Amino acid sequence: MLQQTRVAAVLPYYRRFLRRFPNLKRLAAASEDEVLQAWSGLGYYQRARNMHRAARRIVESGGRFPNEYSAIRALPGIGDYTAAAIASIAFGQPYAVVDGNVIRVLSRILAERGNVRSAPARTRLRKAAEHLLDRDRPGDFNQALMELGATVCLPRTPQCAGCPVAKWCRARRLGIERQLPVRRRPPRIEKATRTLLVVQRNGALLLKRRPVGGQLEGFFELPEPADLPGARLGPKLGEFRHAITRRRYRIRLRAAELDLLPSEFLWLSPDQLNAVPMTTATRKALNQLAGTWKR
DNA sequence: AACTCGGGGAC
DNA sequence: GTCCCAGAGTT
Repeated sequence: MLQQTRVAAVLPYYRRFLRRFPNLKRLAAASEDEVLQAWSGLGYYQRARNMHRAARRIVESGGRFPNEYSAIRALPGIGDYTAAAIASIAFGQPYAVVDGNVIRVLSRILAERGNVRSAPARTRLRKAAEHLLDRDRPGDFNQALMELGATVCLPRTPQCAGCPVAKWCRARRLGIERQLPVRRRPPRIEKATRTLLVVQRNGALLLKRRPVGGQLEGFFELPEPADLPGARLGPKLGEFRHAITRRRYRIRLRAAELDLLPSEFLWLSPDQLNAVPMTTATRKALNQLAGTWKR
């Protein structure tokens, strides 16, 4: 229940749930609907289904809750964190937990500046937790670390004045405790397909020029269909990828013909093309056309 | 490595 | 509104 859910939110559900399903056998005997009903309001309902499945699996195989990390970890809905929590708290085995609290506390104590969403930073934090773990009282140690994060080492306003380990905290010493942990979510990548038009005339190519006041001001580029409403589209001449910050374009090149001469465009000869600023997408296009486009 | 899955409390 | 919560499973 505590997976991604605050203790305070869980408590009433926890009490009700245990009253209704006091042991593994009763939970296993219940229908999934009953379990979901008791869970409804808590969210992440896959947790309930997994717990129910785990109970049934345990009961089918003897009814004894597994007491070894790898067997616990193999149960549905139990990942690294929960397996370590059960193994250490219930069975006194030396497995370090790494939850959101531990990530915050240790990233500050170590002044871990890497993105804690990344695998390398996660590995460093996990190794630190394993190193620090009190092997005689792993359950108490794990819970103490999580409790420190939940009550003192708070996300936005860490209460360093009342922190028992402040003197060992590197982030505190550096004055960056409020900047940690770094949880940078990479910007969402947007994918799109664009078409660039290749309009030729007497060995020259039709280009448009980017307007004043925008990005890439004054740069030249091939027109798009929207620029030339009257154009008749011809055969496809090529295709390539192009990336601009968080966008990933698939750019298709098509030949086109015009009846009316557009005013805001320019005909550029190959020599002239070499002498003007050009967007990278258009340069890639011209490189690709080099084989097919002869003056 | 990124996504999805819920709902709530703190700010 | 934004962040984050005692994460796990899937793609």
